[in-house]
Amino acid sequence: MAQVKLSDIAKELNVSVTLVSLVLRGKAKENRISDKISKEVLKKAKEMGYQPNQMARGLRTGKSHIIGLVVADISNPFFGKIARQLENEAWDNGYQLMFGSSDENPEKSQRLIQSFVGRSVDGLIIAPTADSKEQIERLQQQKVPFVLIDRYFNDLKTPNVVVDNFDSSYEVTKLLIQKGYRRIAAISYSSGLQHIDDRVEGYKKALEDYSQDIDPQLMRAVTPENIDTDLQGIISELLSDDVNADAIFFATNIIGIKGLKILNKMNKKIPEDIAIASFDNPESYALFPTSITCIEQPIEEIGKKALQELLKQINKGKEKTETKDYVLKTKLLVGNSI
Amino acid sequence: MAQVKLSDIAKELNVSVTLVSLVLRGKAKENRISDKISKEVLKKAKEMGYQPNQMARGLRTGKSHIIGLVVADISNPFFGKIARQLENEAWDNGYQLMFGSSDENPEKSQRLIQSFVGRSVDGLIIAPTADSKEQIERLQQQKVPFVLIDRYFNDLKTPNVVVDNFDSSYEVTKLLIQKGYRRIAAISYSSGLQHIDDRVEGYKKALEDYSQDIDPQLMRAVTPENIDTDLQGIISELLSDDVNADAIFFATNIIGIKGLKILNKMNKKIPEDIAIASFDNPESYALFPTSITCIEQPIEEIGKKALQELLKQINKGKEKTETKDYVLKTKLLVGNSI
DNA sequence: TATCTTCGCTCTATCGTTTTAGCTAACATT
DNA sequence: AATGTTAGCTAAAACGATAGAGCGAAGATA
Repeated sequence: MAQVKLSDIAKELNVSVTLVSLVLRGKAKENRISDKISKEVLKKAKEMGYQPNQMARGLRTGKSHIIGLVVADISNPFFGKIARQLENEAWDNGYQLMFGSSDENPEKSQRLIQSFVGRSVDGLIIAPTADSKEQIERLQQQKVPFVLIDRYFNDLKTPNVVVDNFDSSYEVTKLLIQKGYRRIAAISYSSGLQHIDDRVEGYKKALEDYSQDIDPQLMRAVTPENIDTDLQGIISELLSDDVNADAIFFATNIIGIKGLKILNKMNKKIPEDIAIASFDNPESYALFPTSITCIEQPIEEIGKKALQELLKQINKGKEKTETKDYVLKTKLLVGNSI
Repeated sequence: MAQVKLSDIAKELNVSVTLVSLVLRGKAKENRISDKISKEVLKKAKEMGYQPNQMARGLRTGKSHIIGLVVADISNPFFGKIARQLENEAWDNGYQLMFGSSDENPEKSQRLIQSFVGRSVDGLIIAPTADSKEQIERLQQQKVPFVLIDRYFNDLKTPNVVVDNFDSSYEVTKLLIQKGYRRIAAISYSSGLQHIDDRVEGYKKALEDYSQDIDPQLMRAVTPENIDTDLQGIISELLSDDVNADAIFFATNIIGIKGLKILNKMNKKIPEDIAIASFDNPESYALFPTSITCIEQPIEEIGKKALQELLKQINKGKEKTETKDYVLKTKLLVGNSI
């Protein structure tokens, strides 16, 4: 059973396709279509189960009412939650989402973005990978509306919705110092991601400000690809008598979850054997016996703001859009892990 | 900068649009386009950064190369992981995904499905909610290719990719009995979802087969909407002297995670105070100090199979497709929680 | 009665592709 | 020299919607 189209309805009622189109789009009044015919059309359309063909409509109007979402990995709960928030907000505004996972790989990201552009998405929400600056610049040239989330490029003027990574890390590190920890380690990604670097910088700044030594042995990084193998070794080293860390700051949820898993397996007591703090507050942490001190991101707000900002851009059309930068505040949740 | 189109390339090279189209789709040889012109077209297209307009192409060919995914909630890690698997498999076959979350709400599910159909998706992967049987039947009438995952309707002949819910629950319950537990509770959803019912049935059958009483006080259910409030009360009751459960079987990952969270808060020792088993093996469980006995679903396989089956349907076109039913095996992971 | 408005609708072009059919020039065949 | 083939391309019609211009009849105005 083929989809019913405007012309099918028109034929049934012996009216023009245009009339049907106008009525169904609610433009009957302003085009002085009689109420009688209007009602008939509406009725018939419902009866026949008419669903507008969005490809045809999109081709004609140039709007797809689709938003493309590029994240590192949709199965990462952080991005999953953001996706969900975006979805809700988009749906309420008549949009739907397509998504793609970049795996922090710039080539993949590029393919995804260009594919979305080819599909004439009306806009993009992107959590950009490292080394994807050119892609974003190209997008700007192409005048495709987009908003960056979670990450950003500090030498690129783009609309971003991010959190105050530096300050948050600074605060949690400061707290650790105040609690008396003196060998505070940090484990981050060595991936060239600005927002991760910011987190590390915040950590370092706090150490400096409170006259702590910055020991390279304590500042460690894993690569996203080898995290599973890397992390085990790093944590062992940090806990060795040689390095002797008394606290670890995990710079992301993934690192945190995997890190805690490892500590669990090593039967380490927290905070007795080692204190823990983490960026992000994934649901998993609630299952850990000790409540984890963490920096909770306002995920709902990120999604909401990002979509609102994107819609603003989309609706402004060709007018110049001053690009707003949203730096949202995180929440420091102090648990028993420190 | 408007997107470059076929006619732009054609104009530049003084050839017809048809020729450009043929060349770019690799149909040059069979249409005996000269190598010389072919190369020129390819070069020019690259130079101008041509990206086919998928809406136009889709309108003409009737194929969108989009697959619609309807799940209960994309931010549920179970569905997030499935989504990811589907994405990979889809991408390798030239497809991309749109998604929508139904929140177990049939109206929302209906809106989503019809919206996807209106977008001319080439197929749908659906984790159907309760009371959505009519929607699925309608889909069948509309001859839209689709595959159901995770859930199914036992009186509807559809292509499904599910796990052996009954057997898995039976096995884990049997194991609990064999370990000596005599007051085994089960907490499930009261949502009319067949697969959840199957899990409960498996649990009951094991109790029967091993001559255990089936105590209604031990068979509890929460509603998806009120899970947070419901669960706390139910667990308290189960642990009361009155009911005196010695083991709890959580029927889903959501219930399990929230349940463990509550037990953590109540400072219950597992398995000393209460033994625990669960359907699903979310990553969170790894952070729980006691390894959880659980039924692990082959998520990768579900995604892969579902997409392959869908592609089969899509490619068969109008031919009759015998609908295969895939019932995948789960893995019983025995932990220290029992 | 002739002209002007308004009403209620229709005609036609268009969006960027793909697809079918066909056209022209060059060459081969008899 | 007339005819048939083939190579190499092009023209035109879709796909299903939207948008702008237009058109005939009825009522209003002079």
